[in-house]
Amino acid sequence: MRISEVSEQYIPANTLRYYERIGLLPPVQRNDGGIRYSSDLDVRWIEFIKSMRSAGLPIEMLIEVYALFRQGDHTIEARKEILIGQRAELTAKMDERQKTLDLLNYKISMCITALVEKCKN
Amino acid sequence: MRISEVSEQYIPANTLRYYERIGLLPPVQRNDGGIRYSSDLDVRWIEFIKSMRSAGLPIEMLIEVYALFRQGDHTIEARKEILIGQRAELTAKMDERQKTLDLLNYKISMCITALVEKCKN
DNA sequence: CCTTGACTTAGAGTTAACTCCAGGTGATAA
DNA sequence: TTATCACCTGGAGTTAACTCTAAGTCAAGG
Repeated sequence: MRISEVSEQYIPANTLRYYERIGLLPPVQRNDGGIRYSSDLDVRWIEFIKSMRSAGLPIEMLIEVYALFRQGDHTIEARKEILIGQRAELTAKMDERQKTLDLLNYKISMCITALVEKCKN
Repeated sequence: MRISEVSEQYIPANTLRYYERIGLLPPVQRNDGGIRYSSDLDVRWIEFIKSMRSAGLPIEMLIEVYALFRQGDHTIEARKEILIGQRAELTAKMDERQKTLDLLNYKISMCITALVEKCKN
């Protein structure tokens, strides 16, 4: 896949180049002119990154996991531990968010009550 | 409440001063020496901010709501609309996050499977 | 041959939200 | 009296994550 195709489906081209620079993506294959072609494996990793980033998981952690992945099978345990840590943080954040959502709903209901009161007069 | 007390319970002192500068908090009461004393009403607003910020709702929106609040009762409708918009964004984000969490769980289970395989050999 | 358009690079600029710092004040404690 | 302490201010610095720019290459179409 050319970078334009990847960017249509997943992540902006500029961001992909940025990710490559910081070591979150491998130096991807190039043709003669130096133009990137992402393999299916690359694309699957990009898809994973997109999902993790959309939930706000830090890039730093993704770089770590990726570095471990490239070191081979003996790093599976370490990768698993990182992922479990991130899962814990994510669930904690989701609980927080649920509380915020409840509060937001309460505030909205207060607004509605006040509006109804105003109508009565 | 002095700023140190507020910061212990809610938000760091530096951040509170920053919030005041950008118009998210009112210019709060001072004593002779210029030291801040937050009223109960102030503190309740700070608590609300804390919750909204912990869910990642943008400061810009809180400033808007606060500005409307200070303009009086005739802005209730407008405030309600902003809050409803934010609620929609928050629920959308939470759905995203749930998907990410599912994917994270899947990845973790893959790691575990691989580890079990390794044990067998 | 010339233009167009997709791509390249290194590096600078942007954004949101803090976070820290230097230098200063005013009240209290030894 | 001197030192400590909590607080003050305006402004600079930091962080994460992009996002954009300028200047250039290369292949294809007219």
